[in-house]
Amino acid sequence: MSAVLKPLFKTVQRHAVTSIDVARLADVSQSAVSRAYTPGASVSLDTRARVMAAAKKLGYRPNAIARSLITKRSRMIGVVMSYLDNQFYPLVLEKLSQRLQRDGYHVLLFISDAREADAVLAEILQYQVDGLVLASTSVSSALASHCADAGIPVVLFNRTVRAGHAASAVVSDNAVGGQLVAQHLVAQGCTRIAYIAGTEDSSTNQDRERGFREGLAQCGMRCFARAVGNYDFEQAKRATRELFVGSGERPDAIFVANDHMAIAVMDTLRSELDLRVPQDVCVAGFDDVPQAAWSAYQLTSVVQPAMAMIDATAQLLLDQINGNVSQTELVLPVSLSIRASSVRAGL
Amino acid sequence: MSAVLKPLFKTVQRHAVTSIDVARLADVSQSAVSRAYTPGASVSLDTRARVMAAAKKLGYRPNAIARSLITKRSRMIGVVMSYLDNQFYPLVLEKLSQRLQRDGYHVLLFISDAREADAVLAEILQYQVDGLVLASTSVSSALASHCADAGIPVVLFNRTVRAGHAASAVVSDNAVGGQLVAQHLVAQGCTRIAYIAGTEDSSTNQDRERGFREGLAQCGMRCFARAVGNYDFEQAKRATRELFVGSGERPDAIFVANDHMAIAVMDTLRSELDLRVPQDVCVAGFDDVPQAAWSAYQLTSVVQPAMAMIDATAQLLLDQINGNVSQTELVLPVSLSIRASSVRAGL
DNA sequence: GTTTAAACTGCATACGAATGCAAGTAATTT
DNA sequence: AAATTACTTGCATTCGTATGCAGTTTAAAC
Repeated sequence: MSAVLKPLFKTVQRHAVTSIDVARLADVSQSAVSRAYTPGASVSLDTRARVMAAAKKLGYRPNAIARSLITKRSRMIGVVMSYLDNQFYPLVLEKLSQRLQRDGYHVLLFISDAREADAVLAEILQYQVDGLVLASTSVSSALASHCADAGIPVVLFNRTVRAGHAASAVVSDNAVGGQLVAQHLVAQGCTRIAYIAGTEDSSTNQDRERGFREGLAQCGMRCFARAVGNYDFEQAKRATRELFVGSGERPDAIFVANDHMAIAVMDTLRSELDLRVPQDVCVAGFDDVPQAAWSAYQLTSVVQPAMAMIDATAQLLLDQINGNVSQTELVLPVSLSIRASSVRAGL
Repeated sequence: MSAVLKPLFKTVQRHAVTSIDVARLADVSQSAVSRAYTPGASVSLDTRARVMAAAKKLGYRPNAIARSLITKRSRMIGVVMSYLDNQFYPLVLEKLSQRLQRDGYHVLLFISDAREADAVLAEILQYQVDGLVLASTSVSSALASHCADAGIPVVLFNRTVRAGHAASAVVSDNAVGGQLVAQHLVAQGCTRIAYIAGTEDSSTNQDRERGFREGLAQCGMRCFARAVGNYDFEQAKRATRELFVGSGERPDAIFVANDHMAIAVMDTLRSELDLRVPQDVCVAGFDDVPQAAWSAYQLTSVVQPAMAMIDATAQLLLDQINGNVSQTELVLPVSLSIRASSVRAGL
């Protein structure tokens, strides 16, 4: 009923229970307490039991900060991402975090756009993270290799590094993905195939576009038109309008550099331009995010092997941390998930 | 051309540059270096400049771990979430992270489902986080207040705590949200209004449903049918089928406990049950995630004031960390964003 | 020019846990 | 029973930075 008044203004920092307190209660040395918590250390079963009992009674938890200081391992992995509105990344973050937790590591998260990337990186380094995953397209290659040079393991996720810089990377086969789309759209009988690009200087965009153009070339075709969406929802809409403006010939298919934009494209085609997908325009995307499978879209998309990429990233990072391996660039295979957005009834 | 062979196997932990190295080079004491990096500390401009120059030359970065050990402030905030497939949460995470970064705090992320929540919390505490944001519905109330008792500031995000436990919380006015939906659907002329619930024991679900039922009652109506979706996409589909099974009277409107499920509901209505939205069935959701505005859905939804909630959460947390404030429960106002999914042509 | 205050600076210690080393105990061998 | 080995244990030190205290320099006041 009546709200209970809270005890008192609690300025008192809880006097943290330390290993010394536990040692005192268990009547052993501080070293013994430390060893009781160190797997494989030299402690008798009896001592360990006494320590654990005392620890439990006092509510003792080893201080990870103090431990890090002496072991020089924080068991934290810095993860840098740009924005989380493209659903691909939240899912990566979720799985990566879980994967690392399994190995006793935790994620220190940094959200940063291009402008502040360098400043953010400086902060990260202060935290003595054991490794770094860069999933943000905005971090400069130079920066990445700078970290690598500093001796901290870095894995680029879903992007590669410019030649001359050194860092490990895990990507899917973006070029083949683009190629698959090209072949598929051609097979559907599309003849005026356009491309909507992501961020121009990202490796994903470059590789996807290159593969796409190669695929078209193999079929004796060329890219019919091109616009830039910068991996952004609103810009993708604008790009779509651009492609369909004027009275000349219009595209009959669009390959969009990722699903996040592809959905914006479909929305625009249907509700603004009054075009049907796939009857009037075929659409294909990249990433195979969950939304691609939603029945309102049924978006054909290149499947990135997300789980495999995440596993590889974690493994590569842990290997580097444990000094087992040097830099590697891993390219994982993709496949095409064909859905209604690109399938012409006629076939 | 030919791949350059990497220097050598780099086992050598980079000999970290410490404040002592800088002190030596700048010909000052270690204390001076420390003070040079402490705003408001007692150092002359000259000394600070010399220190900074030396630091730059050596590539020195203060070690946040060591600092934390002595200051007893890690400047890390633990953030616990369940899954990131409901787009509401990634966005919260993104904004919250940015907001905290502004104040010099960083996010240590924990993804945990109900089963492992307690174990995860134990790990968090080892990291000496300065505060905790619990946005996961799966963390037990007892646990939350346990942390609060331990003296570490906790703010529950988008959920409240059972009576008897104590913790700060920031929520939107879920009950009013439910009520607004009820009133709106009734105003549209719907007479058989169903509810698809989220996780039964979550406060959000309970409040939304309560408000919804009250709203209906005020209009002299009752909830026509009910099914449970547990805030899950697939389960929401199943729940939808349940509501429309059999030959009896069917709902002509559904209030779904969040947008993530509401989209599954719309997909199921349209492509499986061959029903039109809103002509045959009106649908409304909660959260107003970006997807609600996608033209394929045009989903009417209760707008949670996400930015305000995040700001409040951060502010509350920082205040508590600085000992400025005690526990509070904040309820922020909601509004209804009415879109095509619930608007009957006739009106 | 002397006194008083203000601004700097370095010394020494503390934070909490991990670990090399030597001393101690128990188990095993000869 | 003496000698060798295998475990345990505590002592003392270390990680890198922050900070109270006392001493020193500089500036301001009289």
